[in-house]
Amino acid sequence: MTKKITRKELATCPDCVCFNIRKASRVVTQVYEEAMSKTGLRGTQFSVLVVVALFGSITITRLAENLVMDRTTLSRNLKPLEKRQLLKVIAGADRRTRVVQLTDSGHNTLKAALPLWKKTQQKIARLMGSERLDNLLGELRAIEKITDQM
Amino acid sequence: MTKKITRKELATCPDCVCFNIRKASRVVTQVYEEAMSKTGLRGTQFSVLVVVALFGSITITRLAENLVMDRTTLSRNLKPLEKRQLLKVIAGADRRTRVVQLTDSGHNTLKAALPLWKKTQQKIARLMGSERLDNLLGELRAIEKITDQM
DNA sequence: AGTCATTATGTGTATTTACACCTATGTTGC
DNA sequence: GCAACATAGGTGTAAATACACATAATGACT
Repeated sequence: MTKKITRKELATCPDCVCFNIRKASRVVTQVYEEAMSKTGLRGTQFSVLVVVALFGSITITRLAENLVMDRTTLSRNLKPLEKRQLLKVIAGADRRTRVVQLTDSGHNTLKAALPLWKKTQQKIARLMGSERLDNLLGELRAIEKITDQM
Repeated sequence: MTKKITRKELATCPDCVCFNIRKASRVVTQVYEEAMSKTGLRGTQFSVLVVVALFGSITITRLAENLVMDRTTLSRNLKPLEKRQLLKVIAGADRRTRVVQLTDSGHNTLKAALPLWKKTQQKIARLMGSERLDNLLGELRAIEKITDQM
């Protein structure tokens, strides 16, 4: 064993950005998923459906870019949504590409999830204060931007 | 298909707290893991080792509480750390409980990871500004607290 | 001592995450 | 036309996440 780690060396670790953002991510995710449980949609799945709805038709790589998600991660996230037939992945113009589209069922499920999502979002805004929440969202985007430079 | 989802209904979705916090969580995690890659520690693993180091000896349930992590999630997160022999899980006083402790190797690995972690944390503080970062951490804790009331 | 609730933990299952690596297709420059 | 590069996507592997459910041990109450 090397020299013992002092308490002082560990003192600042609870302020770890990675730890705290992951921790907050876990609890927030649970709140949203609980709220949307009626639809069976997970938080990530809701986000995917929203972006697909916004684009109408979008390739996997573009969708991943818009979600700031690894392409292979997204590919796998599409699987349960395809299985539930909430969206379909069909051949694109280019023989390399595959495009994602909502099915009617996906459209209906998203439609049902939207008010549940909104209610949750608004409740958080009310409890935290709209300005503070806007500030938080801004800071989250700021830290995303900063990580580009690292 | 139910009535078409309007663009207006989707307009506020990109401000979803769940989406944005998960997104930020992904990019931040990648930065920390890249920085600590030499040690082979993932972000979560680093956090686990830190808390175990702080407690010296701690049961799985207490550890999960301190990490604000589902107990079963933590149980599974311990597996790769046990496999690498960075920590050991041994029988506790109570025959139900099992206590987690760092091994010498875990101690050394954590010792090696600490400066890498600190450098990353400080770089973010420098790029973002210490006050803004402190503010962000405070707001993350605030939103955690709020979700308790939901 | 025996019942019953509480506490501590593990397992099955499914999703989310991402790196390394691979194949197929399209594009560009000669 | 073809070689070299760029683009789009999939697979193997491993970790992180959490719910539902199961088991075992302890504590409390009669």
